[in-house]
Amino acid sequence: MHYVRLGSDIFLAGLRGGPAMKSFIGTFVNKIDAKGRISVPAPFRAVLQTKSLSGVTCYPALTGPCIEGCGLDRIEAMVETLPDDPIPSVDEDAIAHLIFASARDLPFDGGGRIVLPADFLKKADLTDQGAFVGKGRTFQIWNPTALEAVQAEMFNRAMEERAAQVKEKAIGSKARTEAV
Amino acid sequence: MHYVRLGSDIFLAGLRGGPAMKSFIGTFVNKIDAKGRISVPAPFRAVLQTKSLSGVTCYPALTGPCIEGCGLDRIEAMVETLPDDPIPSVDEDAIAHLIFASARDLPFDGGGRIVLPADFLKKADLTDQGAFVGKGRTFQIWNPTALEAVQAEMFNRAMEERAAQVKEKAIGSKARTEAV
DNA sequence: CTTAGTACCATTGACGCCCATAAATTCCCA
DNA sequence: TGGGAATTTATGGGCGTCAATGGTACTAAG
Repeated sequence: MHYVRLGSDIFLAGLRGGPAMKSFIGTFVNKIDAKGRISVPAPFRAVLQTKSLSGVTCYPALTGPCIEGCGLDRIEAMVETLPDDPIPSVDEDAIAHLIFASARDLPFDGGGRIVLPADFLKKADLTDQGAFVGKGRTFQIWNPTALEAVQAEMFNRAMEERAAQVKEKAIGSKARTEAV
Repeated sequence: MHYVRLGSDIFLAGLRGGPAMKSFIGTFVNKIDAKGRISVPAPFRAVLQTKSLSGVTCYPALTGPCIEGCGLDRIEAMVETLPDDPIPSVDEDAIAHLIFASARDLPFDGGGRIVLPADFLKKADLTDQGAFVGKGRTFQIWNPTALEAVQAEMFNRAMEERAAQVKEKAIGSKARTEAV
């Protein structure tokens, strides 16, 4: 049987370090030191490195008490897509203020860390630990405790929704059998 | 050997450049060692290899106490389909949190194993053995004992449903014959 | 002079990577 | 068709590297 060996052969071919990940995936909890420094998870750094970026762009999330981050390229893409109206809509103006104005490009230090500005720490209620949460095109930095609560709530909601679907189906099939 | 061998013709089909096996099929029980490592069944690795993937992406299943896995390509396809909105909808946000955030890309070691993170082991109640269950586009990793129980229950439910259908049909046909 | 911010070095513990082994299956050839 | 050789799979263990983290020196600004 001549399977291509999945180990060293492929790695030697240049795929070392796993597949070139393009999205932010996974959750990683790291420490925040007295200077506000926190290590960006290596897998997230790898995503940014494929874009030749040596830092992350962060801004307060619009959806919850956390900080959102992505590559600088995404911010610039957002600028491109926003219509260049002399009189922007309320939404556009809000986005401009809330994201562009408060966004900051945070460069990595030698060890792959960034320093979180004081207002970011406050916004996300970050003290001694930060949870990096992959969300696909972006990631978020949460207070681990707050994250757990929010995710638990989302999980419960999903379960209820699923339960409702099952019930729906049961009623439907019952109706069908009764119609016979 | 507790390894269900699939027909060699399937393997040969994959080797000769023809259409390779594309779906996760079959059930395989492998050991989990002290480091949390488990061998991914060779047939499953073969599926991933056709996509040039050297790892699997796993996440806690929303449907039961098990871990679900697939190729990274499937996850990134989901990322692509979701709109890149600065203010995502609640549903989109929930998907991101429940899938992307809890997913981990687990690369193969030289022997075709992955290491299961502690939270995954806990979620699926995995200790010394893990059962890989093919589910087509994805597969699941179960505690073998729990899997057996769930499958037995599913079988019983299917039988009951069938019995109910037979009964309904009998009543229906009786009603029709009496009406004649 | 003090303080804040930044860049650079140093440690260590986990984990990625490799080797080795044994069982088992497939292949090949008599 | 049968038996032996060669792969291949699954699994155990050791070692080296890198990521995460703490600390220090340097620069600039108040």
